[in-house]
Amino acid sequence: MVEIENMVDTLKLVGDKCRLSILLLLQEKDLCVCEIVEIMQTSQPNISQHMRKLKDGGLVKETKKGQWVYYSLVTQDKPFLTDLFKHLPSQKDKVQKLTCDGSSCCD
Amino acid sequence: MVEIENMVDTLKLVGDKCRLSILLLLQEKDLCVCEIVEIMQTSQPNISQHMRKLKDGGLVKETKKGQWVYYSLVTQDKPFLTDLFKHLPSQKDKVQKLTCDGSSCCD
DNA sequence: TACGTATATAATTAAGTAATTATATGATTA
DNA sequence: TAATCATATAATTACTTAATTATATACGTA
Repeated sequence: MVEIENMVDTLKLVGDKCRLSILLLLQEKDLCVCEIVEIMQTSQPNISQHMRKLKDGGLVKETKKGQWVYYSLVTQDKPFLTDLFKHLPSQKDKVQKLTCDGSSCCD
Repeated sequence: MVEIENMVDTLKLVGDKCRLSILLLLQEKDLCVCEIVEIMQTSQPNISQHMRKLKDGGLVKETKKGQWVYYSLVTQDKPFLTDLFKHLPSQKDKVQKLTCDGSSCCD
């Protein structure tokens, strides 16, 4: 059971197209900021601020690998989010199209 | 499967303490505006505007009975909402405490 | 028909939020 | 050590949204 206030806080975070998309992407694979920027087609500071909100809300965690920061989902404690994601389309194709995947950057 | 944009629109509606509470209340029982105002402890215009948003978003529908307007949940087409509500505490007690229930008003 | 009650709408205010631009930090490499 | 790359932070701007106040509509009843 979740308190209404806590649920609302999380829903506010997820009720944003950019952030919801990012969470779906992270379901497929941990991603670094530059990869998310590439997929989401927006500026780096914009993504950076969204990631901070998601981190503050406990929805993602970061892992530093050299100069890169990888983000991964933290949803064990929020099963209702996993339930929610099941109703949304897979973002696998977008992750696969990454030009920097396994080559020049983030590796 | 739900489009991200549609999901985001609904999550914005539900990501508000007042509106989420109202939806939970409506799970227990159809309610008229004055009952919702009594439970939510806020002004009638405030509730009225929230109800309009919920109606515009297709989350509730209204039924006029004399001078009263009853609202009821419309969630058949949004199973992810029902899933979500399962994680939240029942509001049965609040509906039962209504002073106007079955007596003076709304009946 | 006049009045009271339930609800809606409009206008305003205040607060919150997303995106941009500019700058800073911190790690890596030449 | 200087330059570069990845990311974060700060400041600003524009936009959106919740709540309030005041007013309107619509139904029911004396």
